[in-house]
Amino acid sequence: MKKIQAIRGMNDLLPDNIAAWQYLEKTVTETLARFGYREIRFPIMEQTHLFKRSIGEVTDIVEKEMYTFDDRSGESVTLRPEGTASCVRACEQHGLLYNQTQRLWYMGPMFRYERPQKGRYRQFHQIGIETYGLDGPDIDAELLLLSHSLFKALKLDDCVTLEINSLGSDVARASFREALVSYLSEHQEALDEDSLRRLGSNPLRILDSKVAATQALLDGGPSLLDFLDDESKTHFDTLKQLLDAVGVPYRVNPRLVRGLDYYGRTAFEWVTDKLGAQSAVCAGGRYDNLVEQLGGKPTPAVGFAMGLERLVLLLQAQEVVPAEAEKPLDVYLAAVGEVQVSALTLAQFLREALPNLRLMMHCGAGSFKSQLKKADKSGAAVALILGENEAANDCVVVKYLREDKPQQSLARTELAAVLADYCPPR
RNA sequence: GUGGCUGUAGCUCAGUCGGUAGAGCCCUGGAUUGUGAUUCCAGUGGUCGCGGGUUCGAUCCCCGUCAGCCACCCCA
Repeated sequence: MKKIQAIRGMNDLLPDNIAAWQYLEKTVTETLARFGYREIRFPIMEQTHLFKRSIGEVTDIVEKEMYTFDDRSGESVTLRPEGTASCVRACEQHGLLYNQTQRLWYMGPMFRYERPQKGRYRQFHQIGIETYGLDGPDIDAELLLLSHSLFKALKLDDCVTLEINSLGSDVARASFREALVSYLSEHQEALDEDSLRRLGSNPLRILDSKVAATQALLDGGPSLLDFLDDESKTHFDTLKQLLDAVGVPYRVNPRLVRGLDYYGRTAFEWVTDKLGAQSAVCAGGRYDNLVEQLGGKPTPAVGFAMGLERLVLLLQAQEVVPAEAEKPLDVYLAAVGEVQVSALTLAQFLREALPNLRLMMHCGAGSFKSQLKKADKSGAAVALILGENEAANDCVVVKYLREDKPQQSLARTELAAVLADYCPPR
């Protein structure tokens, strides 16, 4: 019989790995709350055409990476490959963009059918941040300040760097594209195979090619920054001034482009060199046309997404997950002999008396010795010993597992006061 | 979709020039009738990823397939 296993590229997160995830989620969501951003949740599936219309029909995501299938009524549905399109749809559907601004975030799984590799999986997780109704460079700056704060809170700010660029208006970008295609077409013999293919499909993506010869060729070509329209240029210049003023370090990368069609003007990426070939841990930009494109009123928008698997890998590589994120036990209650009623009663009495207390009770068979072994392995600071003698005398033995201190036999009424020292506020 | 490397116990791995397997860790029990971490002893645990081929015989050689890792493409 064939072994049942998880679908390729879809991972189980086992208990030993959960601490890093919870630490990441908690740190990020607390920071978002400090900036006044509110959570929004939407389904992980949408009608297929939502993604086709927003991400772009000819992008790789739509052409070959979506989990798309017909539901039982014959409608084509798709597991979301990213969150922005769904977020816009949800806001638009519920009138959240009508004469008002929004600062929102969401968190959850995304799905792309790709070959798994380090930091890239078929089911992966993102935290997305989106703002609507704000078109100035101040909100761009706030988002970058927010992302910088996130990295500082996670103690990852020394291993990521911010790259920014402006993609200009649609018109500016179109004329740059034309110039780029014309320049590269004259030098086709110097282009690598992938770039040659992109020349026809998505020429801007040639800019961030990894091929050295292609990068060298681009040195002699047109630069996006020279094609910026005045409005985008002013917007970008102001953004840089704001970042300087608040002390967010950045590097202008004129070859930074985005893979999804809906981006224009401000584009940015936080990158690291600590994750192999996957350098981007956080990326986003402005998408002022998307709301209108999906049938809403013209609404400026800017946002970004962070890849949680990549951030967890970074956290683990940098060893910055604090020990308390592991949430160790405070107390392990060893129950030896026929004392189930007494043990359950005691355990619940203590949990109610000390709401912060983390207490696990031994269940099932187990010799005295093996129960103490388990108490030790559990990481608990204290073992409580409840045997038939104790149950008969209405007392409990407190044994200290992590400090040199003699064990003591206490009446149940004295226990809570003693254990209070072993359950710090969390 | 393409390429490279790798699949042996729950985990990390060794091994067999082709004669159906071993260590460490983990787990369980004991040395110590009710006292953990260090010791010492013993035990449980494997259809050697799966399918086919060659062979008297395959975990080992060959082919296919699936999975993992890494890279390309693409992307967070």
